[in-house]
Amino acid sequence: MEQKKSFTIYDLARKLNYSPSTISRALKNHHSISDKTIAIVKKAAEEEGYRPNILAASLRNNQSKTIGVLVTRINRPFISSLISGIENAASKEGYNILISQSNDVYKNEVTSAKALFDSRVCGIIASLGMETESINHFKQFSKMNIPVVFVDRVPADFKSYTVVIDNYTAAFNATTHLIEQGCKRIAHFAGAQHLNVYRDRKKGYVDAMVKNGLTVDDSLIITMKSLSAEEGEAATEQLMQTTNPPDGIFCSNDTTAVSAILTLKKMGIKIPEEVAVIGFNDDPISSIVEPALSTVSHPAMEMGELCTQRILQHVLKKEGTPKIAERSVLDTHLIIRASSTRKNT
Amino acid sequence: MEQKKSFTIYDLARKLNYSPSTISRALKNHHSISDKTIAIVKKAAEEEGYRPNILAASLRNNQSKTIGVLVTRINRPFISSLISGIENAASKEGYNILISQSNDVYKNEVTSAKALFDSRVCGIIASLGMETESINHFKQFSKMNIPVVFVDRVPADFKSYTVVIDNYTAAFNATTHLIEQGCKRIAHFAGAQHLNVYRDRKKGYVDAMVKNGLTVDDSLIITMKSLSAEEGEAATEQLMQTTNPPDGIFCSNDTTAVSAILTLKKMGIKIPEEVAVIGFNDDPISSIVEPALSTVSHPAMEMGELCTQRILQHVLKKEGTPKIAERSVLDTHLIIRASSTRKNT
DNA sequence: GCAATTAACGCAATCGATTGTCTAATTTTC
DNA sequence: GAAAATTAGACAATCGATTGCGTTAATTGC
Repeated sequence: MEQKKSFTIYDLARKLNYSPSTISRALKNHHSISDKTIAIVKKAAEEEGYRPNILAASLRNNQSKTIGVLVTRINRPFISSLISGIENAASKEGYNILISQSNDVYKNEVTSAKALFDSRVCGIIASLGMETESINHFKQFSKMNIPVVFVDRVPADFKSYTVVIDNYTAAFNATTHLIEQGCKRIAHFAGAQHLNVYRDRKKGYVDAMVKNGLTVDDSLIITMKSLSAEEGEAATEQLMQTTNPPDGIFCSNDTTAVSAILTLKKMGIKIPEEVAVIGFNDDPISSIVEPALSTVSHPAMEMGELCTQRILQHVLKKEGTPKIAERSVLDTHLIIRASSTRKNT
Repeated sequence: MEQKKSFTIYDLARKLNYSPSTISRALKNHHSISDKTIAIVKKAAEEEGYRPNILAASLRNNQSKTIGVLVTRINRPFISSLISGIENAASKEGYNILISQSNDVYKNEVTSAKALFDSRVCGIIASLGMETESINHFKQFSKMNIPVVFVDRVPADFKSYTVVIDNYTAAFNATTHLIEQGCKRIAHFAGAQHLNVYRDRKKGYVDAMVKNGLTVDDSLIITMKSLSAEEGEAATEQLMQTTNPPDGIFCSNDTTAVSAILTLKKMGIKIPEEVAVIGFNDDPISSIVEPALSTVSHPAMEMGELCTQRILQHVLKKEGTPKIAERSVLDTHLIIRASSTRKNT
């Protein structure tokens, strides 16, 4: 079924006996068009239900008011809140967002990046996938001076805007908190180490241990591929069946942390008395699980809004230095709940 | 900062001494272009990093390969999974998705609909906001023969595709389940009654009660504005403080159901022995709360995929009857967990 | 061997909005 | 009152890809 042809400024021009250029200018209150004409044109436009064709305008202006968003999975708490923030800030300024998800598959990420590029987005906001190690697929944007904002999972060496949290400090604080609660043998559920977020969290954990004079036992550091509930369960079981099990676990996300709690309970192990647990993200489930999970809050919405601001800043900047390497680090804070609060401290 | 001008088929034409039309045709393997030329063109396109300008193509073809998605809030489990499904099915066919959220504000919904229309989406998938009663803002799409798919929260009287679940039956079954578990006085947390989903859920509840010879006590039906956790808590407290409190609650969503569970526990009321609870949606929190929440599963991803299929079906249909009123009803099923499983039955 | 096909490609219009430049009419200036 | 300045709007090119139609050259048919 083909779409019907739409009512254009040419139709309006013919109807009102003006030239298309006058119509175009009248609709945007150009100073060289008289108030009377502007009124006539707008009235007719309204009556005829005229709607501008963004495609035509974008083509002509060589820039769309569309921001591309490339994420791993839309239906994850952090990501969906991030997108929500992006959208709120964008729509407020009359920008649209085009979304693509990679499902954590590298090939999809490359394809999506191409698709977004072809759609001539005015900027792109991306969070890298688990498999992503090369980021050549983002160079096409930079080459065209299209701003790239990496958020959360960011590459190490790419000239772009970045919006992140201080994973190192957050992890350091989370681990320190466990130590303060009396934990001596703390395990860590780590994520893929080529990703900054998981690398930094591990580093924060290790440094907090060292700084507090605790031994970093490599057998207590379980590196997981996708930090899924299944992996969390398996790791917990494995750890607790050793002769010298941990008395605390710092998990790189809430999914594995909740999974650890459920598994520990199933094994009859008391939380936080025998094993204290802390997660990362503050997903909705973290406050529902029992005992409630201590975790690190992510200002997901604000991060999204900031990403959009970075894009708009760049796009709207008429002149000035093309400063394209701004790094924004947002605050996190520890949310201490029952899973790490020992009664005896 | 302006974007650099891109490499076009004209540049390619100049470089290879062909006409732009030949380049265009070669790139899509048109039969009237020799294999040799096609090879030359494609090789050069690859080397020069040529990327098609979707805007130009869409303008010329008077149809974009972009699907508009209009929802209330992106960061809600059901919605984000729905979008994920939409995106997966769309990207598989080379379509993009443009997303807009209304935050449940009617005015935003109208504005977003306009924006999506102006972007010349080839179809639109929408789930209505809490405030939405008039749906005139969708008529512009129908007028242009742009397919509209309403999903989940759908209007009663609009000629469009709809993708829904059978809320009535699901609610009927959920309520019947509570009755089978021995509940006699079942309360219902209802949502805004101008929305089909909540109206049907209430109707299913009422009919199940009646069919089983139980009294429908209006004081046990609490209608909420947004079915938030706060409303759930308040309603639960209110209900349980009456002289004749309910022994079961069927909630229109999981948020209020989990809230009810937490509140009941705080009040020292045993679940499910004293009050059995069942929710709706199967959000992640429902399986984490204790006791685990019985609920109704929503095939969110599949619904999204189906929405996309409806759009594509319509768009790709060259001829044939413009059958624009297909209704798809997807299966739900009861997930029975501890919150409604009485030991003594 | 010559007309009729077919193959391979170019020309130019088109999609709808934008904008630099130009023209005509009106007003201002002194 | 004539030149200068301003106002109001028209013309036409442009963005990049697509496509109906036309053209040339090569091939086929009999």
